[in-house]
Amino acid sequence: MSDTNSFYVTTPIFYPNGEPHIGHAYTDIASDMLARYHRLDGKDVFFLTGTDEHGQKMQQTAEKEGISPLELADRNSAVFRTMAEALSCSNDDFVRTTEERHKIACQTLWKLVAEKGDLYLGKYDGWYSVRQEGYFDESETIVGEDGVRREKELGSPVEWVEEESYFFKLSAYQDKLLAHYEANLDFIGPDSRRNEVISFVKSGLRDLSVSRTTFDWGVPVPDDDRHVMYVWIDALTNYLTGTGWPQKGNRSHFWPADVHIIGKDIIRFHAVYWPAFLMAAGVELPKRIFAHGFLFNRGEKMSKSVGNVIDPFSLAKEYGVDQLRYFLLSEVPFGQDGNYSHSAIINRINADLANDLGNLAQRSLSMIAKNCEGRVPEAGEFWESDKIILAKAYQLLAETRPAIECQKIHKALELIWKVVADANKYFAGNAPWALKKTDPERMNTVLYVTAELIRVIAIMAQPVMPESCGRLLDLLCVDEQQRNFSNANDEYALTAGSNLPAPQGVFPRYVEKNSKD
RNA sequence: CGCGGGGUGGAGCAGUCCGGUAGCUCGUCAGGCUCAUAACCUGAAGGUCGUAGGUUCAAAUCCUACCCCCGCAACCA
Repeated sequence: MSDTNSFYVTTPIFYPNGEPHIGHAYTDIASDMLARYHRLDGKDVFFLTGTDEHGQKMQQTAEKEGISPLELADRNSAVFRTMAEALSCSNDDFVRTTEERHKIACQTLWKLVAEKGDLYLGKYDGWYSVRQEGYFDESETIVGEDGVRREKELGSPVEWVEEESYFFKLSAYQDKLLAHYEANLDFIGPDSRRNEVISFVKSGLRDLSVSRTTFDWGVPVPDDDRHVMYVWIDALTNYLTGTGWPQKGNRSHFWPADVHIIGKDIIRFHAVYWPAFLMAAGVELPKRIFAHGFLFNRGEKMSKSVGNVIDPFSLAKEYGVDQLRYFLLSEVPFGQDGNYSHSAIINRINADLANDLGNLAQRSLSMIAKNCEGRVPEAGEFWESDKIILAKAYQLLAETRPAIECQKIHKALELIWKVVADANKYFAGNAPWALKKTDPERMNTVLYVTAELIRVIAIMAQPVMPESCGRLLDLLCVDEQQRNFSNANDEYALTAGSNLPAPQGVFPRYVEKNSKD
């Protein structure tokens, strides 16, 4: 049983048969934001990501390239690992399904399920399209005038294929799953996904083919190495592998996971198959599965054929990692589909980051540098309006927590940026540049309050923009040890008289390189 | 009748469960300020809330029908 002070979050493990795209980046970034938030909130956090390296496609791609599947996996897995780093992801581990620890976990899980009597040897058959690499239901095929049966989608010929396979008795778990959804309303989020899953399960579950004999690039089935495990047992088990399971160790307490962050395309595997496997194996179920939406490039689904695939590395390079993170997390309500485009990114980062937050820091810190000898000014008696706005900032932790609890990342950001907007109004309303001549003491107070607001905002925004907020806090000379959420209150308010470095812009405006584009 | 989500000022969304002055962000326009990253602040314009009926003193919100868009429809990360 995981203790309440720990937090375990996962991303799906990515299939490194191709290049990473923005969808991978999105999942990584969102999961990282949650991990960082909880870490700063004083929790013992474990954040896991990785790569799912087995399967026929990997084997085939490797053959085409004339290398071994493992060589391909090594090479491409490294790209995903680099991506996580390039996106400032703070994952504590990176599971590769080709690792020995993972093989042990998979085979252990398999054996537990087998002992329960929920695996049996059967025959997997259907109309198979070599070109589509997939099976089709008879209703999805049609016999042409030439007597050849083809699938309707692309019209490629299909052949009847029978293959020996182990099956998992998924059908036996229909009621148990429904009962679990019923008893744990937040097991699946958002709600619309839960409804989708429930109606799917209610429509009836078939047993699941969980092994293959047609290729051997996978984890061998215990006591029957003609078979390798098919994708889902292999891939999903990584969440256990990361905790050291089945061994007892210093990560065991993280299971069950607090939340599996996934894309909506794989909700079924996580919300139906995975809990069923775990029930069969007698392992505790994760507490929550949260599916985010898809990102569309100007409303178009990205695809290689359309040629609108943009790799995360170039996005991060073009706009800045923190800017990209901020854009993705603030622009799209987490859980819904969203759009991204060059102009949307520019608008968002210029308006919220450069204009609102960056400029606020710049204008206030510049005044401090010029009028207060570069030291945190001494505040006079606080006015009621000072107290009110400071209180709003100090409340951010309490306000964002419930939003983050249910993965409303965009909501948390909205709350923080409301304070940024208020801070700008406060600054403009108090016009410290005018007070400079009329009431220097009051000017000092206004500047102090503004700087303190920036301190709290920067602390709270760290999960989204770790590097930039770090620099903002550097500008305020906030001790490295005092940047946690527990410091986002008046007890740790800025100390008057502290020397501050010369202010530097943290969020530059994005200026179009050429007017067209 | 397969299941589900959605159609709200130029764009993107909230509000719909628990009917009662239609709200937010961006954009546009006007004014203010000059500390600041041509940023910031204030104000304004702009919507018959997909269509047609119905219930009601009153409907974006409830009921009925219809139109349009988008997911899912099982072994496909």
